[in-house]
Amino acid sequence: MKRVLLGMSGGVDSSVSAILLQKQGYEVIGATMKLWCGANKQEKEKNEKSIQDAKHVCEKLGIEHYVFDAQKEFEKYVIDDFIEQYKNAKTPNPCIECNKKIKFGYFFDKADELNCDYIATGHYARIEYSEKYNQYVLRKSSEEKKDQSYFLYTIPREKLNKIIFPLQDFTSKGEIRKIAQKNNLEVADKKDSQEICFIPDNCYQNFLENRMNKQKEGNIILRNGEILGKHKGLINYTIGQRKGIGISYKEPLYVIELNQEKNEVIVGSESELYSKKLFADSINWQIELDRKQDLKCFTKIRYRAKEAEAVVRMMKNESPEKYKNRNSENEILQIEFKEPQRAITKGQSVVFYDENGVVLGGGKIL
RNA sequence: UGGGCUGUAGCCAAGCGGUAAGGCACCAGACUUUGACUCUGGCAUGCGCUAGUUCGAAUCUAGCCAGCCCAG
Repeated sequence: MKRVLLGMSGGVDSSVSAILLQKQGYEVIGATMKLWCGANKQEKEKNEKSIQDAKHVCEKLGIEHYVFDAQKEFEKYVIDDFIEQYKNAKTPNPCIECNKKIKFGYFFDKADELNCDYIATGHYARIEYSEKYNQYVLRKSSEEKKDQSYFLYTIPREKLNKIIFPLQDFTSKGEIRKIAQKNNLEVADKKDSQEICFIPDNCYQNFLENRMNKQKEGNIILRNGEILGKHKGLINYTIGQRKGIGISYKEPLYVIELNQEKNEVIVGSESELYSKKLFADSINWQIELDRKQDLKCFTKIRYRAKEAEAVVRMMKNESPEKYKNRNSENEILQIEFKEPQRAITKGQSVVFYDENGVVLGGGKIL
């Protein structure tokens, strides 16, 4: 019997995943990762409750349940990176980092230790063998609204055949809740999670201020240099942001650029947000491709964005000046869109898909 | 002191005799395994003050007050 280590958050999706894996005849081992202890008593209790929820589901199903303390790793790879990115006037996506290092990094190591053949999670995405690419591929979920493939592009391609997403054939979250109800799981009606998991009050600014030097005020200016007001520190702003700028103008103002050297926030009208080109590094390819050729594909520049047609080009010998002096291993791509994209933001990820929703790869926007 | 201009919500601002646009901010929701964006709803019985003209005044008139500019 094949052994599967299932990551269980204590939520509906991962709980139902346990049931489905059992039905499919796997030997299932449940595991919950302790990632973040919580900043106060309330949060601590909530985290503790999630672990207990997962444990109860395992008891009910008669499977083993482990708790892995990954707080150190989480701090080092996810939280520190999060802070570092903001220090550089970028806008990170911690879930991407967490998937890369923790859920499909650290967790894989644990699976090896426990002699498991596979790992599984409750993510909304598909993994299947592709004749076209002659390998296992990651593909968009059938439940398009919940699709999370965007967050998973960092999974190394050689690991794809060791991952199971038990929810991959479902086309609606409702069905999954029904299964939970039928099986009398207490977590059947638990709310979907959202927001950054280590910032439950959804105020990342407070979190950063507690862990960084005091933010320096600076000017908020228009493209033409006209000073409109003061900002409260660059960490409070991201490209495309409209709210919280605090300036009155004849039309809505959006953040169009953060200038770290001059400590300036540059604002402008909505039309100034659109751009046709971006550069990306930290690339992970999930499909082996001839990279000398331009790649026509569909791209997403943020979670919940509609994918856009684009051409991806290698930049190895023609990198713009400011991107030189890099490790030669660290390839840089140029992505050119057919239609201008709104609010391309440094630090966010760009993910490439083919016409069938197969993830080809992705990288971080420079 | 004389001449000119301005005074509308916390801020910016439209209106120019027919019963207070819009933007920012704020509040409440929706959406959301990142940050943003987006969407819905709320937000001036009142237009510097006082009197007057009028069926009707933020809009016209007079006086007063405040701020700004120019002149001396």
